[in-house]
Amino acid sequence: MSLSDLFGGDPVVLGQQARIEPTQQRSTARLSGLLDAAAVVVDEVGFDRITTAMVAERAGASIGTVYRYYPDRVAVLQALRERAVMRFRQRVVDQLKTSGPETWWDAVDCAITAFVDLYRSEAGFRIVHFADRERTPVSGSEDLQSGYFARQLAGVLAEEFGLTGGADLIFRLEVAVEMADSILSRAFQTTPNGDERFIAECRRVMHDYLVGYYGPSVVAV
Amino acid sequence: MSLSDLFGGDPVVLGQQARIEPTQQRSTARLSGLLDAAAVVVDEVGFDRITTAMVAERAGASIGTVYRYYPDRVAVLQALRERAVMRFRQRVVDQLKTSGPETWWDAVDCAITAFVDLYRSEAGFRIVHFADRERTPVSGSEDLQSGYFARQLAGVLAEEFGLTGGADLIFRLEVAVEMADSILSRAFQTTPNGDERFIAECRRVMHDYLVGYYGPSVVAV
DNA sequence: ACTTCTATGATTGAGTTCCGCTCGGTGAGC
DNA sequence: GCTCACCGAGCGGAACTCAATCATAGAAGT
Repeated sequence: MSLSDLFGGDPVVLGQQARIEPTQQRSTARLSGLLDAAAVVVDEVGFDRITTAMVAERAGASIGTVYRYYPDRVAVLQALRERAVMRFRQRVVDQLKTSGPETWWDAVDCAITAFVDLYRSEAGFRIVHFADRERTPVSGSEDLQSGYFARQLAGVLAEEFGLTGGADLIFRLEVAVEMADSILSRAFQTTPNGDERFIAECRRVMHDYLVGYYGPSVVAV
Repeated sequence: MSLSDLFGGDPVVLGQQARIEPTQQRSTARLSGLLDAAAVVVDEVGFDRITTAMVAERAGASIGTVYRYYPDRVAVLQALRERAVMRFRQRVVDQLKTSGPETWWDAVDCAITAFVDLYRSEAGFRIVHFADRERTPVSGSEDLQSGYFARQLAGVLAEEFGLTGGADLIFRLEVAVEMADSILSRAFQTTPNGDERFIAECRRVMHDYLVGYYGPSVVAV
C-alpha cells in the first residue's frame, strides 16, 4: 500500500462539485482560474460576503461561466475547499516521500508542517477549517471530513510504522485532527503568518496526546 | 473577586449587536423572541439558508421589526451567538456555585458539562462553534472570543485554587478552550445528543493537558 | 387616584435595491 | 458545421428601507 494510494490516487482532481466535466483544454484552466479567484475573494471579503459576481469578475469571466461549472454559490466554496484539502494531502505525501520519516511522529509532524505552510502560502486556505461546520454534508464528499483523513493517516501509520489499534487508532487520530485543526486555525486568526506559540503548542499537544497511546520509540518498518 | 464578577456581571445582556437599545417593556421580549426564532430556524435550515423573512415570521413579527434591531442578517446570527455564549457562562457560574468544586479539575469539568448540556437543550447552540471562524471580528465583541473566556477562567482558577502562571495560564487555557470546543462540536456533528465517546475523550484530553502543567492535587483555598 | 393627552418608541409591509441564477444567442475549438 | 465554451441581459427572490400607523409611558390636568 503506497502513500499516494492512501491519500487518494488522483492528486489534484478538480471539478468534482462541478456541473459538467470539462472536455476542452481551456476549460480546465477556467475552472482552476475560477477557484483561484474565489480563494482571493474569500481572503478579501470573507465567506458570507462573497458573491458569484465578484468571483466572475476577478477571474475575468462572466457570471454565466461560473454557473456553467458550479450549480450554486456554495458549490464554488465546496470546490475550493475540496481543492485545498487535495493540495494539503498531496503536500503531505510529497514531504513524506522526500523527508523519509523514521518514526510515526516524524510523519505526524510532517502533516502539521504541511498544513502551516499551506495556510501561509495558499490563498483562501482558511476555508479548510470553515466548511465542515455547515450541515448538509453533500453525498459523495465524505472523504473531505476529518474522519476520512484520519482513516487514511491511520493506514499510513499502521503500514509504515506498525502502529496497531484499528478502529481505536482511527478514532484517536480523528480527535487529533480536530484538535490540530482548531489550534492551528487559532494561530492564524489574528496573525497572518501564524502565531508561532500556538503552532509550537499544537505540536506539543499532538505529540503528548499520541505518545500517551503509542509510545515514542516506534520507528519505520 | 466573585464568580459572577469574573464571568461578566450582567448575566444575560441582549442587544449588544442591536441598532438601538430597547426602552419599552415589550421590545426586550421582541428581541429575545427574535433570537428564539432565529435559533429554531438555524436548527431547521442551517446557517446559509436562514432568511430574515423566516426569522420574522417565526417570531410573529414583520420584516421591518427585524431590521429595527439588527443592521443586517449576519448581525442576527452574531447576536444569537452572543446570547448563547452568555448563557453558557451563566450556566458555568451557576453550576460552580451549587456544586462547590474542590479542585481546579472539578471546575473545568463543570464547564465541559455545562457546554454539553446546552448543546443538548438549547436550540441553535451549534452557532457558538460556528461564528468565530468568520473574519470581521466586530469591535466591542472581543469578549466573545475564546481568549476572553480563557482570561476569565484563568482568574477563577487562580483565585479559587491558587493556580499560578499569569499569561502562561491564560495561553494554555485558550488552547484548552479551542480543543474542547472542536472536540465537543465534533461529538454533536452526527449524533444529536452528542457522541459519548468524543465527550469522554474531550474530558480526558483536557485533564491530561492541564494536569501536565498544574498537577492533580490542587484543591480549593 | 384617575383620566386624558402627547411625545416618542415600536411596528408594519409595500417598495427598492441587490444578488443568485437562467437561458437564448454568439464565438471558439475540433 | 457541429459541439463545447462563453457571454450578459433579464428574472425571481431575498435583503433591506422608510413613511405611515399603532402602542406605551409618563406628564398634565381634574
